[in-house]
Amino acid sequence: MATGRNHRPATRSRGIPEATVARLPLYLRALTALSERSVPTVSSEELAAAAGVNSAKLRKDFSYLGSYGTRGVGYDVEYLVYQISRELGLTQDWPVVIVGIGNLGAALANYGGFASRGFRVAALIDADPAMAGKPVAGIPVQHTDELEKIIKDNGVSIGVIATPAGAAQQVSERLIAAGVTSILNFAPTVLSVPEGVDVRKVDLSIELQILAFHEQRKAGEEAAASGADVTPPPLRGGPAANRKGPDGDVPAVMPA
Amino acid sequence: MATGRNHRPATRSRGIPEATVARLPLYLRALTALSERSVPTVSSEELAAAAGVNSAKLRKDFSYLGSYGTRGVGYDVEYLVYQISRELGLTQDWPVVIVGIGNLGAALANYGGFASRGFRVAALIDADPAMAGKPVAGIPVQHTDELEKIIKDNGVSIGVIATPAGAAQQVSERLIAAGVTSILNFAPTVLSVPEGVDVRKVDLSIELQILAFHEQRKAGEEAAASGADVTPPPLRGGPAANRKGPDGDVPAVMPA
DNA sequence: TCATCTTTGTGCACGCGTTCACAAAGGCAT
DNA sequence: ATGCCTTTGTGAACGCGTGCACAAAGATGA
Repeated sequence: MATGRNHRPATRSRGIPEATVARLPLYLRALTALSERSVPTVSSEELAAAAGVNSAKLRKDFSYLGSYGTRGVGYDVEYLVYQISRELGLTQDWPVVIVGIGNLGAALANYGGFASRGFRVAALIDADPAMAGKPVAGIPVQHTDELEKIIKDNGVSIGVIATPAGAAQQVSERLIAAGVTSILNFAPTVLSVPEGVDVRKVDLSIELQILAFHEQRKAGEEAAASGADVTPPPLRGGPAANRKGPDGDVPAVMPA
Repeated sequence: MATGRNHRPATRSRGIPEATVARLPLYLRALTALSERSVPTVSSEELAAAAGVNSAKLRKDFSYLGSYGTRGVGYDVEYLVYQISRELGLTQDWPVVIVGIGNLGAALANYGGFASRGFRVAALIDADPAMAGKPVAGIPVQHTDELEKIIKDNGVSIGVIATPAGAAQQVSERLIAAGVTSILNFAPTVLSVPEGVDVRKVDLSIELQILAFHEQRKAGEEAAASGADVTPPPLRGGPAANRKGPDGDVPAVMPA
């Protein structure tokens, strides 16, 4: 069963922990900013502050890449930019396709951060025939029928899914069958993919719900001693009685 | 120093681990789908498969909420939907504002997943005077000058930042000063916020770079015994010599 | 009522990630 | 050349998250 296996597919290969990999882009961004200001070197303390992490963590992260710093001085900005770029595979060009050119897909196509770091939008794909040929962000949208051909012709290995939830699984299967092995999924669904395929998901709704949880907790804490039923009484007072019944008493909270 | 402190602000308060909180929306989504199909109960195994997680993990997650299952039977779908909704704070209405109505902001405003789960777009805010009054997703865009008033009048505590990177920090400060305590940041910057404010970030560029790393590793593994210089020779052969020089030999890889 | 069968809830062990704290390393001034 | 001062690199401890494996609980049927 390869049900919804997310990242953590194989960290042990070259020794760099997954958590570290996830922070490298952060460091790279901070370093690039320093590079543009022609700053020659940074200390772990300064760079950590810029990246919003602990300096010890940063040093340990870098230690996985090798000993690239100079004691008493810090890190050479240009050199580190190069090393991290190489480690992340950003010294080569990554053609990506975006599937689903709705509001979100169009926004992604227009996103500048794409082209800047080695990623190139090779094609935009949509199931709506009316979209076909219409240019978005300067790139003509192609129909889903062309998907396999596009992937193969361009050697695409990274796909971005920005379709409605209902189409995401099927799209992912077609992408994978055509040769894609990494997927960035914006659709609110759990994708089921075979082993060896990496999936990362970006889910607005989930992020908001997590924020809501903390927000509620904050509100509950400051109104601690008030009459509000924060942390309400057990509620399921009896055994397992009332909830097996006609459950008409359970507030039907969720709209959809 | 409150530099870029991300989540993990206070997990210990009510005992629910952060990792569990992050999965609750996933369970909720799967449960809602079951509810719509009028499925009365699910086993941890079934639900775990639908949510793409391990069943033991799911049971442990639920155990933090209380004992809501029935041994030998499973979990009551409706009841669980209610409990998780309540735990996440979704039984109340959360007004949110979106700042920065470019391509992405507009896409977010149009995103249906917003309204469905207790979140309501209270206002759209943009710095461009030309945008003011123009309706996006049926909601008229308001100018940044109104930001503070909007936050206070609507009791907004959650803000979404979809501005360019350069404006994000300042926008976050204004949001926070006006009363916002949770921020979802789409701008590619590290936000510096005071203690007590939660920030979650969604960063397309970072996700792609992480995928690129794994993609590169895959490519390197399968071309293991070939002549390609994957895992290239140490490269910094000498001591710290060449990288302190005029560094003209370091390929200037990063464009911007 | 009692036996059987299913599924939960969780004790336990393990591994990853984070942080502390410090010795080693190197630059720099005298 | 030598000693001081800064900053890295990392050993070690700790805590969180995960997954196994099983006992307890309850439903179901005879």
